Amino acid sequence: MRKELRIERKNKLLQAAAEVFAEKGYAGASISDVAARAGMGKGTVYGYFPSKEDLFFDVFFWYALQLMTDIHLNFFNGRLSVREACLRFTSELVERMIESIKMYPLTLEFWSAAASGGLRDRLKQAMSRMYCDYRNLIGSMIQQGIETDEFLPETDVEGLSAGIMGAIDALGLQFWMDPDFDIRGAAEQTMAAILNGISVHPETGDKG
Amino acid sequence: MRKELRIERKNKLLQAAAEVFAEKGYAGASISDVAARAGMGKGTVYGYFPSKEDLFFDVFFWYALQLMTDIHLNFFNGRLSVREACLRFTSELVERMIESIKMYPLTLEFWSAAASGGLRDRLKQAMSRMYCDYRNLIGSMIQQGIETDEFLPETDVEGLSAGIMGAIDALGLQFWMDPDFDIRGAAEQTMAAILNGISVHPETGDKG
Amino acid sequence: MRKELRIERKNKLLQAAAEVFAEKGYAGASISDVAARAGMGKGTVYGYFPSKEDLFFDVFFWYALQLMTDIHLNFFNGRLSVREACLRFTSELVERMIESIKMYPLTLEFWSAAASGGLRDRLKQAMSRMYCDYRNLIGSMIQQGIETDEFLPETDVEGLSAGIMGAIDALGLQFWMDPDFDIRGAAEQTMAAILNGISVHPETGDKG
Amino acid sequence: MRKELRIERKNKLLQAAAEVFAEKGYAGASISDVAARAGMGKGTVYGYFPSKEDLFFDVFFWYALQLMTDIHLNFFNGRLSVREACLRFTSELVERMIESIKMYPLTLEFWSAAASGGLRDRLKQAMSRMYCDYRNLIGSMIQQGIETDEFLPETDVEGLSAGIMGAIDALGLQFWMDPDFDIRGAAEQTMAAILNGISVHPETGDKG
DNA sequence: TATGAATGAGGGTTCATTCAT
DNA sequence: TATGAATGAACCCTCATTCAT
Repeated sequence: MRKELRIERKNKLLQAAAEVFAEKGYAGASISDVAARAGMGKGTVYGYFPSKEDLFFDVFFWYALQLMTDIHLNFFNGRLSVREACLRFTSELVERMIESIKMYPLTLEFWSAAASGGLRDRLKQAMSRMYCDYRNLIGSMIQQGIETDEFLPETDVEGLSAGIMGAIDALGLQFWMDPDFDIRGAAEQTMAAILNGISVHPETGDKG
Repeated sequence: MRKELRIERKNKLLQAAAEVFAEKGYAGASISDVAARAGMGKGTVYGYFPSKEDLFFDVFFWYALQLMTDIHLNFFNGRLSVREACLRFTSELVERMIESIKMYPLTLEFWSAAASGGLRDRLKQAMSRMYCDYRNLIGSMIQQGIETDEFLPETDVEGLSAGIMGAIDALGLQFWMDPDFDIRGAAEQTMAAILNGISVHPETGDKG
Repeated sequence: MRKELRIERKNKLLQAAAEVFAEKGYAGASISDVAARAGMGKGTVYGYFPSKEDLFFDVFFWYALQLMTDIHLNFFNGRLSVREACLRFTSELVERMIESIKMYPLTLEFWSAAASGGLRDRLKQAMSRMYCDYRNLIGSMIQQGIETDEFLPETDVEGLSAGIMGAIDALGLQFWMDPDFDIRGAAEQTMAAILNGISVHPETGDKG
Repeated sequence: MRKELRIERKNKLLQAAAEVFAEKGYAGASISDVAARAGMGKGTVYGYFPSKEDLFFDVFFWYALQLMTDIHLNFFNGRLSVREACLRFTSELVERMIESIKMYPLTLEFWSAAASGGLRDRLKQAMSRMYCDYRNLIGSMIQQGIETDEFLPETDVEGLSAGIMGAIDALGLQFWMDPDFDIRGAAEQTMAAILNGISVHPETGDKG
């Protein structure tokens, strides 16, 4: 069927574009680069995406969806205490970051593109929503912890979700800048502190 | 020519460049734009900076120095408990972010430029160092807390510093994306949770 | 794309470039000028030549090859005494110069470019070789004259070839500077003197 | 006296300009380069020459005058046979070329500038006159040879002068291109052939 | 539909020239 | 008068986009 081939080629282009944008940045990447990486002709790209900007925008959604799907697929299939679930979740995010640290620059490009240029508004809004989704993911877990009396009732779900999400995100940045940075340890310790801070019965610090 | 005048003009250019780069991004900003913003001729810029890249790089240091100086000037002049000092410090950072949120895109540009392009290595290294400095700032406070028995002795100073620094940073990002985001609350709550988590005598959650 | 069309357009560009460089000089000619002269867009030029320097370099070879080909085609097809062959040859060169005197400035540009700038070494070497080829052309004729006992056996083939080649070349320069300059006469007389000077049986001066 | 200082500085500028133009070519040389080489400020140049073009034009005359003066000073002070005088003269020219081969590119720049650009007409005319002067120098010697019955009466003075002058000139070019080129031998042999060719009593070829 | 040659707008950079000191 | 900072015109080159094949 025609449709399938078209979708396949579109995905190939998105993958190629994601890689090239990650390596060279949005401005530094040319449509030629992307087409070549995808093994197609330059003009063909325009049969799938109306402009470089649109391609980049679509890469954002394609990439964000991949991440989210991975997380859902890999994570929500166990029965754990809320505390453990939180740790599992953040640790999952961190592992994903480590795996795909080569693609981290792509995220930086998204942010940069959300700050200026023709995609600014569209991208800013989309990223804002994406961040919300992640915050809500964490938020719902914290909320659950409150409801099960694991966490203190006065806990500020929204604020803390944002803080946790932000910490994980920014640890990725630091890991990207310095591969020697102990991202696993930092994430674990930060989460442990936070969870202790909001737990009704904090764990003892000694990990043995 | 008077040395002062040269310095004055150089600063004017740095200021103008910072603004233009923040508004249009590195790629979208032209030297003409910067020169016009500074009220000078295009060629004049090249009397102060050898290239657009160098200008951008210098803007980074100039901007980073400003931030650091501000923080040092505004912060280190009181006698507080370590816990309060930490809160004061992060709150200070947050206020600074709110004040200069218009310039937040500049930071995104720095990151993006550290990811690819001719400045990559130089910038990546410089940003890594800058992050280290900030982490050490927080780290030294936590260390002090441990030594004064305010914080648990088993606290992982390095990891937590990174987590705190990252959280604050990323909260800025969320605030920039969404001006309605309660960055002050999120920062405060996150810090409160963390500090509680590592405190020998956690505060009660009720703030009244 | 058809190979022929590409070659055709490349030749059109070389022709246009040769003309523009001849008229405005290398530094004074812009790629825009060349493109316009060839009836193409500015960017198209870069599809055929990677840079202005390379274009100029290729023009040199293209032009030199044209000259050499013309000479071979037009000259080597008769049975003449060596003396007459020499005269025919130089006269041929002179006629060619007169015909294409409008392009003489191009040669001056080649020399100038061989003296400084990014093409210096490449061009200097290439021109040196080209001069050698021409000298050898004349040299082989003189050598033949020696072998047929038309010319004195002690004749210095190398030195004389260079002298003859140089004289013809420089007469072109004088003709270019002053269109009233009798280049045919000067070439003929100079050659006559030289050939007489090395002939075993010099001709009488009166040509009637 | 003021006037002398001014003249001194002007000469220093001319010397510096000649060197820089020889090294970098007209287009490649900047006024800054010249000023720096002369140990002056950039603006000062404009106190002596109204424009870069004028400076270059003046360099031409200054340089041409130097050459001509040298030749007059060094040459016209002996009593020789016309034949010997001719050989002395050309050998003198050749020695001068060898001495100052480093400056040969300057001549190429003059030619190139005479071919196009704002100086074209002025320079072309000036160079044409200069060539005439040299031709007349040789021409007067040949004429003298005719009058003293050393040379054949039917000799074409004008044409031959041009040929000789051109040959010497072009041998310089070949020597510049290839330092291994035996310019002395080539000049000597070429002149010997020519002089034999027009002599009433040609010398025997064997030089012993 | 796939291709890549053609296009020209756009921008970083150089440098001759001016002018305030 | 000497200086060099300031200026902006000019140009090489890139690359997103179009379109004929």
